[in-house]
Amino acid sequence: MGLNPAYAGAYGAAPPFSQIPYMGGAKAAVPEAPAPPNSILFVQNLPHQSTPMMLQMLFCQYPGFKEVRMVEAKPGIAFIEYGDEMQSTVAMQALQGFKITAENPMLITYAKK
DNA sequence: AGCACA
Repeated sequence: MGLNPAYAGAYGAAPPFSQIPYMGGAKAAVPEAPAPPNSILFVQNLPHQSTPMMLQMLFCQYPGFKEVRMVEAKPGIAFIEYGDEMQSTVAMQALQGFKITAENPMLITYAKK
């Protein structure tokens, strides 16, 4: 009565759920809408030495610019506020991936909360 | 990777 591998799948030896590729990792619908539009932009991948001044120089060129807020607690991210979401969208598209330095292309999304 | 102001 040795262990016959043939019984392994038939009884208790099923693989953990985490290894079963059920849906191949399907998520919610529409990957084209990563974040809901917002008049405030969330900017990340900034060099840690960047200042609100630098961001203002860049973003104030686009219509509707209101203000820039940096998050001191988490270096490398910042918020850019615009008058409305149409204007913030234009600015986001325009400056998306803008290289502040060679290693720091800006990653811009709509702000979360 | 991160999400702050009012």
